[in-house]
Amino acid sequence: MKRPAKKRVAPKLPDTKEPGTEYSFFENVYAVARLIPKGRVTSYGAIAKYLGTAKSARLVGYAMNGAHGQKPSVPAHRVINRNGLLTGRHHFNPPEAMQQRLEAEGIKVKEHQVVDFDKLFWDPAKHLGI
DNA sequence: CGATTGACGTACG
DNA sequence: TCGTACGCCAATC
Repeated sequence: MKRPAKKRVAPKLPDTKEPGTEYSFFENVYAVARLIPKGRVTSYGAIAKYLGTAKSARLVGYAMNGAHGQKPSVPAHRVINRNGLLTGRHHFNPPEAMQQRLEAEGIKVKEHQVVDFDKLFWDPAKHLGI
């Protein structure tokens, strides 16, 4: 009953040049990102691993590039690197928005780094019971 | 179809 | 312990 996004299926719809028509690995990433509870954070590698492509953590971040403007709010600010560093903050608009959102959820951020990242870390594979 | 990129991660020095 | 190099997979040009 869990695992809303497991299989790495990529229907790859035709055309797909318009926003909102992303039917691919990206959509899986968005789905998992939206599953991140408020006040929690996860890493690209964790999502990638959950999707089955543990070694493609870069793809997760790459997919997040399309997360901006998505109709369903994709909490990309909850997805950070393995070091707990807000590496993608520069991609936000403004870049400081990422830290602001995290703090708004009760997450402390110091020097672009999540405090107690180890405690706030939310593993989809573990939490969703992969 | 081939080459390049990428919000990472791990290995090696 | 810190810095640098390589690899991974999918998307984009």
